[in-house]
Amino acid sequence: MARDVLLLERDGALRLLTLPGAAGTEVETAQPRVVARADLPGVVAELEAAPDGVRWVWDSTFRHHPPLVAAGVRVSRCWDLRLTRAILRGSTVVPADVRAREWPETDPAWDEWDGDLGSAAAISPLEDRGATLFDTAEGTDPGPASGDVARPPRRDVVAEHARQTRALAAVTDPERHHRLRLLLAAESSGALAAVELRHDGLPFARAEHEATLTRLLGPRPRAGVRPATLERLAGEIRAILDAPRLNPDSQPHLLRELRRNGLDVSSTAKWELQGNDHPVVAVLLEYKGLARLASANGWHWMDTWVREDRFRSDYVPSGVVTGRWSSRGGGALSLPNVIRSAVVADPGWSLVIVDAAQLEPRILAAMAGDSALLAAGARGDLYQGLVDAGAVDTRAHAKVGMLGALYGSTSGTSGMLVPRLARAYPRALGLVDGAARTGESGGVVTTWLGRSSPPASAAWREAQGAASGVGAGAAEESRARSRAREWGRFTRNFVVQGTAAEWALSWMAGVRQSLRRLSADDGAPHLAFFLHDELVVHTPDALAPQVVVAVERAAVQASALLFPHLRPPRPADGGEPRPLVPLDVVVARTYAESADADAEADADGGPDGEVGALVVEAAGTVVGLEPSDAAGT
DNA sequence: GTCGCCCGCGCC
DNA sequence: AAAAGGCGCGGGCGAC
Repeated sequence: MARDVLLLERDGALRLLTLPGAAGTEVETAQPRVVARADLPGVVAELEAAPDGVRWVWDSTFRHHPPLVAAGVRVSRCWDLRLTRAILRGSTVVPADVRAREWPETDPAWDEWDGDLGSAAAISPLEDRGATLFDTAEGTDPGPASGDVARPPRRDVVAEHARQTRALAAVTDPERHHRLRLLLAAESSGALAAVELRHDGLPFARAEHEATLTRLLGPRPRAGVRPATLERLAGEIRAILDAPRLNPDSQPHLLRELRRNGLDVSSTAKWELQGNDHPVVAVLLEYKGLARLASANGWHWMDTWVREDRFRSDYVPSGVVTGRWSSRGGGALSLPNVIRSAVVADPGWSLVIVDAAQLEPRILAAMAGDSALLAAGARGDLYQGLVDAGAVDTRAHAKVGMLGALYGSTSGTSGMLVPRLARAYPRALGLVDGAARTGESGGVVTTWLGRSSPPASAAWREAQGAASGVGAGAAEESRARSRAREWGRFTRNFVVQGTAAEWALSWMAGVRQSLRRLSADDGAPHLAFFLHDELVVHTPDALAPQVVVAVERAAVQASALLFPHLRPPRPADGGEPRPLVPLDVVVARTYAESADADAEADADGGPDGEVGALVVEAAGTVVGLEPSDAAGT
């Protein structure tokens, strides 16, 4: 087992404390090794080369990994105490008294661990933050005024490591202990990947993007001027609405003019406009779509976030309470479909684009041990599986019904379908219903691996208490009930979204480790993008087949790590067992060639036909997951 | 002038 | 088909 090496910073000096034995050994017996900051990459590289490797224990990956990566050194494993602390102190898997003792609410150290060291990037988007953090840690540069980065660290790594070790030891149930350790490892590995994703960036062809912008918006205008296409559409809108001075970007003004023209709308939202039979609707929707492109991903966006044919953004592990990542800068996690054709592999390189199909319902099925739902997903398309099983009549209904079950929909077609699913899959639906009830009554829910939801706020609890007291008004009561159901929808979704995020992190960790062992004469493959349940790897052409094998194996491994008790599910009509989470894998030149199975299925008979532009082109290769691949290791 | 809110929409 | 879970971001606009 890899030994733990604690990285300590005191008064600007670095010390390495190698624990003599297995994780958790008392540190007092160890002798610290003082390392000059400039020597750190070399020392790290040397320790990484040790037979069993090491696990770096540090206060934050975002402090220490960027300078190492900039120096060409990438660590294999770490324990990111800031991220794991946030999980452990909230996890109901750790006995409450232990958490209260280790991390008292009044602990003055709390603030020191609370900051987000990734925040500097938002201020200087295209700088390589490696050097900046380096200087900041030395105290030579106060850096941007973004909390942690400006403040010298006072985090006691030794004490925190001991606290977390004790908290883990207090989880005596072996299964829960194992899962929690897995979560901490996956979270920490994700932090390493996040830093590397930022450094490596997503291959992005400026010329291709410019061509798209020019085609859709017209030539680049001077700053502050509407692109030609938008100006033309704005003119049409003004003419149709008989409002010569209308600025279509002004929602209040636009809403007034729409209502004056007889449209019964209460907002300018797209879904509301669509319900109106009026000549302005089509023009306005086109305007809104293109205006969105111009402002969110236009020329200014490209100048800000794309340099040397790489799009770089900050990724923020656990930026979402459920454990999903968020991003900062450039809207990385909402990179729209229309510009994905500009994501282009370097010459001689390919993109391996991988999507974990219908991840959330599959994860729910596994958590709940719902063998009927597992079987429904075992033939590939889970939504079609619901139809084949007779639970619902169409694939579209299966999809909205399942989303309704995961999100807590109560009305409309979606809400109407949920009871049908509940009859067909009582265990799965029972799990999310239970999570909703827990939230409605003010309780905390926890993911499969042990990440707990935040407790309801004091204001929420107060409102619930007041509404149930004597003399509570009807309005007060109804408002409280509504807020209770809101929180129930949050906790309902939390357990599924959070566990899916855990699966995805474990998957990515496996992929990352595999990629580290691959390289060719012309370079090594690297993660280029991570989008909740989707990965893009940028790889030399020659290694693409090996990357495909790696992502498939990692998916099977992730399922085995989270759900070791589950046998690979079999279709209801017999046949070979299939992976719990099948992958859609495409080897392509551009991201636009990704195979969005859902979009394709929708395009078959639905109004989303324009998405058909995304179907795999001849240049792309769709790789099916054959049952034999599931054997993995 | 700057700040923060709201709205709307992109992604999962 | 309908407006339910999680985000980041930009424009408009009112408060300061």
